[in-house]
Order: sequence, then C-alpha cells, then structure tokens
Amino acid sequence: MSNIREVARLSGVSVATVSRTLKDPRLVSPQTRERVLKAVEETGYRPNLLARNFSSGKSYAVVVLVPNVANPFFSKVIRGIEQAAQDQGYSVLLGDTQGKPEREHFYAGMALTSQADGLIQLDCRYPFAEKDMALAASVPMVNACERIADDASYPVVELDNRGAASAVARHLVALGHRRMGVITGPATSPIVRDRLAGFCEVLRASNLELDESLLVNGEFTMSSGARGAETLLSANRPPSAIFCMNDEMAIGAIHQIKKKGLSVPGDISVVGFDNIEFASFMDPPLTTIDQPAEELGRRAMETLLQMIAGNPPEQKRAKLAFDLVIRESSGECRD
Amino acid sequence: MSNIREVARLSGVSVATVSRTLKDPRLVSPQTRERVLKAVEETGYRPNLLARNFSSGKSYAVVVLVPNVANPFFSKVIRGIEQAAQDQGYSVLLGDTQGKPEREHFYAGMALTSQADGLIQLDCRYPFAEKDMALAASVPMVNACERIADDASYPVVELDNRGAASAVARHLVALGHRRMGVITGPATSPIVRDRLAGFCEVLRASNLELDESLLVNGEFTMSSGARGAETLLSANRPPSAIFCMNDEMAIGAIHQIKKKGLSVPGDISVVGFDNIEFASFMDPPLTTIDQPAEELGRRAMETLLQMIAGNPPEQKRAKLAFDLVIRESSGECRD
DNA sequence: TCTTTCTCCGTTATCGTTATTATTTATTTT
DNA sequence: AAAATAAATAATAACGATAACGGAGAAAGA
Repeated sequence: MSNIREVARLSGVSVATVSRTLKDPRLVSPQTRERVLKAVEETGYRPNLLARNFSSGKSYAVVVLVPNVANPFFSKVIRGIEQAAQDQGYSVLLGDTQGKPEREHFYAGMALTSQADGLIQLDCRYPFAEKDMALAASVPMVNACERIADDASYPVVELDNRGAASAVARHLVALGHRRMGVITGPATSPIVRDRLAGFCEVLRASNLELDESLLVNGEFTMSSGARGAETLLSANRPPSAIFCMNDEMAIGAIHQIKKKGLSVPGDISVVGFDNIEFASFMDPPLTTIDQPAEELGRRAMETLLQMIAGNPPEQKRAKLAFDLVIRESSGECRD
Repeated sequence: MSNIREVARLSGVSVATVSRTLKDPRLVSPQTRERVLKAVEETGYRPNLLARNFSSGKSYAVVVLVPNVANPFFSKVIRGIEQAAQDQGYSVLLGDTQGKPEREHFYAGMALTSQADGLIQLDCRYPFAEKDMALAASVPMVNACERIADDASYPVVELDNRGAASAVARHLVALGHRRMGVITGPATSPIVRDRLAGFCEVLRASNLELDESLLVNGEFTMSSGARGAETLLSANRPPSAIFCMNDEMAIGAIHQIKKKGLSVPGDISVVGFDNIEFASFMDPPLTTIDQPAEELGRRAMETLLQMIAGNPPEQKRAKLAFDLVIRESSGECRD
C-alpha cells in the first residue's frame, strides 16, 4: 500500500503539499495540484484513515448498543442511525449486547479506548462498568427509544410513550371494552412504566381499573406474548382486550388466542406497539402504535454528533409523536 | 485522557515497561508489575487503541455489507458474524447498502483506507468501484448467503440452495401438486437461479413442467410477495401451490390469498424460505426451509479472519445443510 | 526602490503505542 | 572472585498523516 511519502516523491513535492492537496485543494497552485493528483492516480494512493484518525484523536465512529439486532424495530432504528452517521462521515460499530451487562461493558468500553467517539444506548441500562464510571462521564452518549433508569444526565430521544398508551386505552374504551389485560415488557424498563401509567390514567378517568391479575410481564418476544395470552385466557374472568407493549408479543398473543379457537377481534381485541412491517400483514392486521423508528435513530445520531462536536445538545428530552394505526385486530366489545 | 507516558512517569519506569506489563505481564518483574498496575489504576489509564491499531497497521474491524439490516434473516446472519468477531477481538462496522452500488462502494472503500481489515458481502455484487479494482484485489473478502456473480475468486459460505429448493419441490409433488407457481427474488441473484434450478430439476424428474407464466419476480419483500400472489391468482389457470423464495414474500402471498377469500393450504399451498422467527407464528404457520442463519454468519466471519491472518481459507465453497420445516401452510392438493 | 502583503510550499514536531536494540542489573558458572 | 549468562528495563525509532511555523518569491502599495 502506497503512502503519502511515495506520492510526494513521485510528484516532487513535500508530504505537506500532498496532504493539503487532498484536504483543501484551494491551498495549492493548479499546476502542483495536477501533478499531485496525477501521482495519486498512478500510485492508487488512498490516505490511511487509521493514521488520520490517530492524528486527529478521533475515530469517526460511534458504537450502537442494541439488545438484539434481529428485532425489527431496533433494526429500523439502526437504519436511521446509520443514515445520519453516513451523512456526516461517521461509521457505525454494531454492539449487539444480547441484553447482557458484560457485553454492554465491553462495547461501551470502546468509547474509552478511542475506538468510538460516542455511543447510543438503545437499552435502559447505564452501559459502563462500575470501575469505568469516572472516565465514562466524559463520553458523549445518547439514549434512544429507552431511558436509562435513575439517570437524567444523558439526552434521550424517545416516543411519547405515555401519550401513546393513553391513545390505545381511549381507543379500547371507545370500543366498549371494560376489562382489559396488558402484556408488558420487563418491569425494569422505564418505557414500560410510562406506557402503563398512560394506559391506567385513561382507565381511571373512565372509572375503570386495571385488574392486577390481568397484568403480565413479557420479554418483547413472540413466545412471551403467546405465554402471556395463555395466562390471561386462563384467568378467572379473561379480558375482552389485550394491550401488548410491542408487536411481536401481540403477534404471539394472537397466535395463541386463535390456537384456543377464539377469534380476534371477535372474542378478544389485541393491540400492539411499534408498527413493524409485519403488523399489517398479520391476520387480522394489527392495530398498533406507529413509532417513527428511523427518525428516532436519526435524531439520536444527530444529537450525539452535536455532543461529539462539543456543543451541548439542543434538548435533553426529545419526545416524538406517535400515531395510532387502527387496523382489524381491535373491534367492538361483545361481552 | 491519560496516556502511557503518564503511567510510566507515575510508576517510575519507561513507557516500554508499561507497554510490556499490559501486553505480557510475565516479561516484567513482580514488583514493577505491581507498581505499574497501581499507576494504571490511579490514572484510570486505558490504552488508546486508535494508536495501537495505527501502530500495528490493522483496525481489528471488519465491515459487513448488507442490503437491509431490517431484514430478519440478514440480521440473524449479522448476529452470527458479530459473535464470531467479538470472540476474536474484532468489531463489526455496519454497512447498510440499501442495495445501492454507491453505498457499496463507499463501505467497501473502508477496507482500502485501513478502516477495516476485511469485508463480508451479503449481496451478490462485487462491491468495489471500478477504479478500485486493482487495490481491492488484496482485500480479504468473503461472500455469505449470496454469491458474487461471475467471480469465483472469493470464498463463499452459503446454503445448499439447489438442494433446498429440490426438497421443497419434492414435498409439494408428494402432496399431489402438479401446477406450481414460483415467486423468485431479483433475477440477477445467483441463489435465485440455484433455487430455481433445484426446483425445476425435481419437476422435470416428475414429468411436470414449470409454466413460464407462473414464474414471477419478487424483491424479497412482503409487498412484492403480495403482488406476486395477485399475479399468480389472476392467471388463466392459477397454481395449486406457490414456492416463495423467502418468508417475507410467503407472508405477503398468504395475506393476499386470504384477502381474496381463498384458504391456505385449502385452496393453495404456500412454502417459504429462511425460517425467520415470524414463520411459525403465522396463520397458518409457514412451511419453509430453515437456514442456519447465525452459523452462516459465524462461518463467514471465521473464514474472513483466517484470510486476514494471512492463511488461505480452508475451503472456497462452504455449503451448509438446510432443513425442510413442514408446518401448516402446505397441504394435499385438492384439485 | 523599498516595504508590505499574500500565495505557495517545505521542514519538522506531534499524536500514543509497539518493536527493536542497547544497557543495566541479577544470577549462575567456573 | 571473575566471567559468562540471563533477566529486566531503558532509549529510541518507527507507523502515516496533520498542523504549526517559517521561508521564498511574487504582487501590490508607498
């Protein structure tokens, strides 16, 4: 691989001139420029960005911590991140954490060794190891979709989760449902709490109450949705509608309900959350909350790039708008 | 951020000793080791990997070119890649190409500027720009899942696509189907050709023939699957079974078929390909070909790491085994 | 004509780490 | 105790690009 010295030698100028020619051609005379570019052409020279980054002390990369890339919602968020990153000459290091703290520590550590200039956390945990706390304080970090519990010092780009869940509740109440079940995500997640709060808020306002026994924890997977539905169906008095905190669980729930010989929404209405691509191709097509996944990612990345540039983020908490997409998995209560 | 010099100063040794202590502690005496480690602790020193990489001339990163991260099959492959990479201290740069050549060139270019030590291409195109051909020849590259058309010089880790499609055909023939439709992927893709070949092979052996009018191109998306099904349903004599070259298209096709008031598999059998998570939660659960997605990724990464290490790959063409998963979307032909 | 200003370009220090070579110190052997 | 050997550590030159600085020469102004 040829280096800048070789190009300099070949074109009879100094390395500085070659560097200038490539970084800002206006700084060199047209003749020199031409000679240098010709030499670049001949040698097939490509600047060694490892050296450039080292020299500038920046990696021009960010690491994205995601619990599971195979989750369609997260992968859409990542697309948004990637797009915004590329637009500004940044690249994305993928940190699939599988929800494991060790892996989070490992990937977050990349920002401490200059392998990444910042990080985006899609999970709700503080990603650094205890021992790295001190150093980590200076690492640009943005939370997207989720919120790090008990730490308000990092910018967050999230959905109006509370509002969205309220909209779901209002929708179901309007359809006449009075006894509702909820399949949540992990109880530790702030967004789960937000959504639950928004949902209950509306119920209370309608003089309804959420029966504690109709509140089951899921893990944002289809199989946990199926299990959750199973639990709800075998309750003393099963609900006439189930709010699932993501689409996968809703799909799992519907699968289980139909397996039991019941119909959706005939016997039970089901509402999801996220509006992943698959939602509209289900049978029945899923009523759900549309999250602007790519925009969430893009905004998070833009905020992060601002922080990396040394500017404090414009806003600490960006709340994006949701959209209730009413399809056919929710219908009038027939009880 | 503290550097190695500071640690050296604090512990009263040379920078070389600090470096040795961290790379191979056996090379320094226990007393010095202790002092150095104490200084590391105190300063919170973390070696600057940007500098280490620069010094060693390697980035310890690979770039993965994927047409679409949001595709569940690809994201599973990526998980495998990421896992194998992490196991060997490598990181994964995400190159979502959206199938666009410019983006492929951009990301492939990272391997020419030492930002990546190698690349994995999940699409069927030669990813480098024309002008980079010469330099690119020395870049370690592996093809996974797909195969670069007209270029046998790169190692490939793929499924036995031909065999898998044959298995699908045998399954459908065994169920009594004689008139079959196929929704393929883009015609340029070698795996599409392989699968078609395998499918037709069995048909011919059974004295059947694939009616050209029942062969439609899809784009591996649900909506293209729906369109494909629409086309097939409105044919003069519609097929009694449809083989879709991935699960998304199968899901789209089933959606469309049911929308028309027909039943799957009652009226039409549908078979997919990939066995993504969603397949088993569909209604009806999808008969499909299980691809060991994570293993494909893992094997591709392992091969790539071998090449990066300077060893020629053990095998140029790794063909992994498929598994025909028979669920309920395929049934006896009732014509 | 003599400054002054500006354009263009070369010299060189620098970034943080590692590898090589040289030197010191400790240990063993005679 | 001297010599030979081994172990531990230090000094320093890379790696490739950039940026700060300065010098040379041309153009512009006095």
